[in-house]
Amino acid sequence: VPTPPRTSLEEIVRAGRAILDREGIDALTMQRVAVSVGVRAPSLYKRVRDRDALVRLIAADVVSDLGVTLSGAVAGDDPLADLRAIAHAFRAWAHRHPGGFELLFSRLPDAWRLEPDAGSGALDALFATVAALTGPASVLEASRTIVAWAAGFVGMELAGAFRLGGDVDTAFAFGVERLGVAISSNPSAVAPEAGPGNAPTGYF
Amino acid sequence: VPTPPRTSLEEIVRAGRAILDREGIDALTMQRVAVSVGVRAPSLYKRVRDRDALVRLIAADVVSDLGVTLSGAVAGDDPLADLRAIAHAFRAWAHRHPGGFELLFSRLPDAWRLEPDAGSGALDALFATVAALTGPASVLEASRTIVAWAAGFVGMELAGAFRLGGDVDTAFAFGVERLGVAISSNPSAVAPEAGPGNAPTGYF
DNA sequence: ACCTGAACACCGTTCAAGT
DNA sequence: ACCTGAACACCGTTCAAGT
Repeated sequence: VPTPPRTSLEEIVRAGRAILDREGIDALTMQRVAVSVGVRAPSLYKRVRDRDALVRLIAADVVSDLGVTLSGAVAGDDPLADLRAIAHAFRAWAHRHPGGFELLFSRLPDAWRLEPDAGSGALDALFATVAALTGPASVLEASRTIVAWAAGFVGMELAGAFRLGGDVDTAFAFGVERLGVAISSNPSAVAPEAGPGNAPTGYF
Repeated sequence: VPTPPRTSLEEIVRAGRAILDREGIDALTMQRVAVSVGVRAPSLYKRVRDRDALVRLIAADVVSDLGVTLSGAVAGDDPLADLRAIAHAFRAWAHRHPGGFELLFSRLPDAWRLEPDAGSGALDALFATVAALTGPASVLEASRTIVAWAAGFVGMELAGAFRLGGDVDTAFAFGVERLGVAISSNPSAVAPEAGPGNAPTGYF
């Protein structure tokens, strides 16, 4: 006797995302998700291969959320201002979604290996901005420098690693300013020729 | 009837460290450690409060190892060269000890909250070098920028996050060079007055 | 077709019982 | 004094049995 479905993949991912946001990645268990959608853990395996697959689905959701946030942060006229805006938007997003940040940047199973489409575009805003600052020759290197710094900074911050006093906001602002200049081929250049279309897309 | 001890705290920490190095942080379980020292899991609780406490002891061991590596990397005459040396030594150390890196930089329970003495000095070499480059005014901000970048870069690298091609070594070298200049108060300055003794000690 | 309880192999942790 | 098996509350995962 066929039985009507009592839940769906979408609902499962949504529930997982909610648990991640509210209680952190360690609370994101199959049993917890199952109860949250009103079903028992074994039933989840009808919709999802295993926990890692579910976590990756949630990560794809999170990364697209991050992408929207970052591209919403750029104005487009002043690349140095855009870099600042992206960096601060990234940090603010991470503070709002510590679980999502931890998942994407230090707990993703087989980390960062989302389906190509999933991450595509999440960092386009950054690539375009970096391209405008640094010129086409070293976009990749410069982008990696920026992302590494931002991810490292926020990761340490969220982990409570900055314990020597001083103002963490100041240190972050210091970083953006110095890095902005550091990756600029010509620090005083404005409106360079490289546009979003030339930037690499997806991942880092 | 009193029984002679069959293991010791030192042996337990040593065994844990070995498991961490060889099999990664997820393999570092109480049962695994217990078997490795020839005892059952419950016996470990005679020497260690719980798993987190054991992990912290191992982390202290790892961080001191990192400290030795980093201070061994500096020559002391040219701060910019020292920065390069420290950065590359850090990265090489992480490649040799991915488990240790992951533990220190993204999995430490109540992260980075080692006993003050444990982390003390691990980054002294870096603080001294940064102080020499950047002057006393922004040592803390500059150090945080460097450490965040290095930790973020290596973390992404070990997680397999650099998937857009390009040479990762090149991106790392690019980062050190640009950051070295970026945090310098006077890019061409040599032999500044700030010495190791003035640098903050411990943590980041 | 979908869902479930029971089972299995793991965790960390406690504790009474053994020496 | 130290070590242990058994137990408890959790994991993820499989699968036969139920509807």
